[in-house]
Amino acid sequence: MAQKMPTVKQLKYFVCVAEFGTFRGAAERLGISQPTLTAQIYSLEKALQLTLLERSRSGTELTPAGRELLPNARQVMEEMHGLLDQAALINQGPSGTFRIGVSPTVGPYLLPHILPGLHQTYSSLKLYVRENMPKTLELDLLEGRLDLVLIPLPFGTSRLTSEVLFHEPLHLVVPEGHQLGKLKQIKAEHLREQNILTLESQHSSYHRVEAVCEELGANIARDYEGTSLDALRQMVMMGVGVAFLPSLYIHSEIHQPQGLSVSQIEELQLHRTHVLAWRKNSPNRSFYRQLVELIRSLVKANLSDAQLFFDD
Amino acid sequence: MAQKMPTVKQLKYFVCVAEFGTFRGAAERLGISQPTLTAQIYSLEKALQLTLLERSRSGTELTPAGRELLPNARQVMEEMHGLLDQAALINQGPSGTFRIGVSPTVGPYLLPHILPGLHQTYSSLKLYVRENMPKTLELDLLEGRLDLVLIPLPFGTSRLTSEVLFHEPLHLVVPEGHQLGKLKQIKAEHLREQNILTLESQHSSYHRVEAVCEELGANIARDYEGTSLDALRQMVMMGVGVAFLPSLYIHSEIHQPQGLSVSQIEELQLHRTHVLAWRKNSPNRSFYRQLVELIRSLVKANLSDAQLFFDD
DNA sequence: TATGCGTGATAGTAAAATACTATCACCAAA
DNA sequence: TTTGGTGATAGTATTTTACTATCACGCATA
Repeated sequence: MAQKMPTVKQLKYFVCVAEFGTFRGAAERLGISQPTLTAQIYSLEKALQLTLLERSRSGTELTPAGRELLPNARQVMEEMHGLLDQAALINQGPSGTFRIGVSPTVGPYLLPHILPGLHQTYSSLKLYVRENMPKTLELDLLEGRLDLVLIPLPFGTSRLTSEVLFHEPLHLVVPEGHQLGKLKQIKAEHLREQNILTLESQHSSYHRVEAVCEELGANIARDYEGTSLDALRQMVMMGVGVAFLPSLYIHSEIHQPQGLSVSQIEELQLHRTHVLAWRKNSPNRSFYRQLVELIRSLVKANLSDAQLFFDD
Repeated sequence: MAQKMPTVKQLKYFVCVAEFGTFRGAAERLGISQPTLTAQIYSLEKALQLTLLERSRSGTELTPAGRELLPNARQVMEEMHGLLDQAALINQGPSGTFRIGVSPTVGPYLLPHILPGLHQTYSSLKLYVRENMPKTLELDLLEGRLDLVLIPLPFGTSRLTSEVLFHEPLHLVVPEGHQLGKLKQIKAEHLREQNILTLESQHSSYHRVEAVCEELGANIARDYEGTSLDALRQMVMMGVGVAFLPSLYIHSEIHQPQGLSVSQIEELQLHRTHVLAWRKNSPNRSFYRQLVELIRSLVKANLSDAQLFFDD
């Protein structure tokens, strides 16, 4: 026997009659006609199979059953208002948990510099940060497991969209005492026959590095592919080869380059480009574009000494 | 800007889509058509001014806002089910707080004998007992401050209705050593010129006693009207006069009549009639009639030695 | 490349629910 | 007897809910 479910509006009507004590008075307060109120209370009573109110000429009284259910009715209304309040809060500004995927070669060295600013601007914003390989992150975003990803190019399928955050130079790192470290200015040709250490092939952003070095006659040390930037750095220090490390990593991890020499090959302009990406039809895309602007300005402000550069 | 309030049904739809992940699947589970579901979710989103779900060809995902509000939606539904459960409980049997007024000359001596039985039969029944003068109780019932009253006759206005519970004899109580206490059988004529103590005039049930005694030539001690049965008893013991005390009082309070002699004047048949009364249009009147039957049988069972008598 | 399939959205229509105005029924007080 | 205040009833209009049919889109498969 499926009864109609009462509506919150009916409960509101019930509470109002209970408080006011007459149908006419309550109807006036509610801004509806008295017969409407009568009908809705009847409907409620029918749904519950209970008589909630005792009608008399001098007004209306709660029955014992009505008295028992009045707190329940109030509770339902309160919860509904809780939901409405929460919705209004979200409407004021982004709220809720946004799941963001970051590449391990950039996330740890970037987020500490922008998260405080993000929280300051959007105080109700919760970020659930997940680190993974860029290709995996891309798939997670595509299949809805993530809302955003912050990764280096290359990237992209047609159902995703992205905005450039900033460009991050890749610096040549050689061991202390290495011949390249003694040069005032390193030229592209100096890379010929050098052993170039690189990240394993999942890190697509390093593919351009490899291509450029191969063109210059350098050797890509495929037997020694690093699994992280730290691994690359260790191998350089051990003399296995030389490597290109990102600005943010150097800025974050290599304050005093002990055992290492860092330099830039101006003519090559090796760099990575980092983007924030989301699904094209994401309802929050407008907010995400704001996020891009905010991240850019936070990076400019907090990482001005990291040699990053921007599009504008 | 008055937005429409979401309905619990809409919230239920939202939760189901969130759980199922496609509109079509959820619609099927809910037993409605998919366009109905689409329309209702849109209506909900419009009411909240939020996009709760991200639609795609492969299904539907919660937005961060949707994720934030999902627990709220569930909570509203839970509270509504709490109300429905409570209503179902009340439907199974009377539940809630019934406010019953009792006369001080009967309540304390009767209720201990029937309340356990009442609670055993109606476990969810709560009785709020209030003692007061019968006239006051009658008015409280009339004006909806009480649901029931248990009082001795006389009683009644046309908007109230009552059922007889039982009849309670009034016994003559005289001090030890009094001449009437030595008689094997007291006759009506023995009352002539006796000083009859009575309750103050608010206790209407004593008016008949007064009238009968006056007809027999006894003196109603109006200067010594008792405010309670205990007061009457004390005055009798002090030799101020004699009094008629109800059976229940004697049964309850006078186990060994020390200092007192109790007897019955058969030819007078003095007694009080106790009724349970309620408003004629009370929605629970059917239940109250059941209550009458139950009280009667409890009285019969638990107060068989109190010399009460019944109508059937 | 064409086709099929699964998704949610749209359009038109019917049914149900909500809401109104007008009036009735009842009863207590003046 | 009349008046006034109460809730209920009746008829009608409006709004909302719900349906069927179909469209739009895009991916996978042959």
